[in-house]
Amino acid sequence: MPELPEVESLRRILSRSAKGRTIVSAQISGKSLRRPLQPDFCPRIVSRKIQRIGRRAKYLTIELDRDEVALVHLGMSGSLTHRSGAFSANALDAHHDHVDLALDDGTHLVYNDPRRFGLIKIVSRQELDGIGELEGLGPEPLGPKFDCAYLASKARGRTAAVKNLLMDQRVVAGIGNIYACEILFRAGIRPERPAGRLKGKEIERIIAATSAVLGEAIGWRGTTFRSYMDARGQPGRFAERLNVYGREGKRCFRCGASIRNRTLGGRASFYCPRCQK
DNA sequence: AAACATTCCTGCACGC
DNA sequence: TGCGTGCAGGAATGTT
Repeated sequence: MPELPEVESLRRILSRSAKGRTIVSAQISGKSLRRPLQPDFCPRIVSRKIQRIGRRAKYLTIELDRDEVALVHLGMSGSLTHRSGAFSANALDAHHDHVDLALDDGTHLVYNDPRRFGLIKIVSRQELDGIGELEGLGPEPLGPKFDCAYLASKARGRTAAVKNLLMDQRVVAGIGNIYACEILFRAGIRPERPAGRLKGKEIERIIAATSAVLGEAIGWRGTTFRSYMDARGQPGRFAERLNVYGREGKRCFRCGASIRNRTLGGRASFYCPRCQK
């Protein structure tokens, strides 16, 4: 599920519902995620107060008191839901629940991840930007540093497909497969075009398309393609507005041509053969 | 039953 | 030759 718009939607929802709460107890499944959970995870998070919820790329940062931060990445299939106590009386009762945080108002913040490619880690605020996960991430795609000059400098000399460049988290952080496809459709550029051979105007179109597509997707609370649900258990509604992703063989909404799918860097890449050059 | 929204690691080719 | 970099491919895993 989770690219930048989904994580940003999650951040906004949790900022309203979980901010200010104190974690009164924690239960874990004992299974390892991308890596094993820290041995001191539970004692370190219990009694902490949630002061603020932030986001960096696809990472959610749950800022706690005592200068601690819970870093959350949803991987491929993770979700973080805020459940009422009545709905989930017993901790870890659902399949693939891995972390259950009971809050002081009786609600639960539950991390669920069937494929376990995700990550939950507690770090001190000082080491947040220096630790491996966030270190080396490129600029935010909706921030001021992601502009034409920057993208052109990163594309220069590269022979790799432009779609792979957009998905390279060191170049720009937060764009995954769904939004890379949608951004390139909006920009009118084929995903397999070598990044280094894009013209200035095309770079400009990619920059403009990036903020348009991501901004719109956040407005619709992200995309539910298969199973993603937001913190309240609701799907993201941008799925209905996808122009190319998952639409192989269907008509392009703009020109009527049949949408194609070719594999690029091991990932499905959907595009309109007529609208994208 | 093949495909999959994620990251991470390996190995190969190339250039200085 | 040796090193760094860019790039492709595969692994991790459970669900649909």
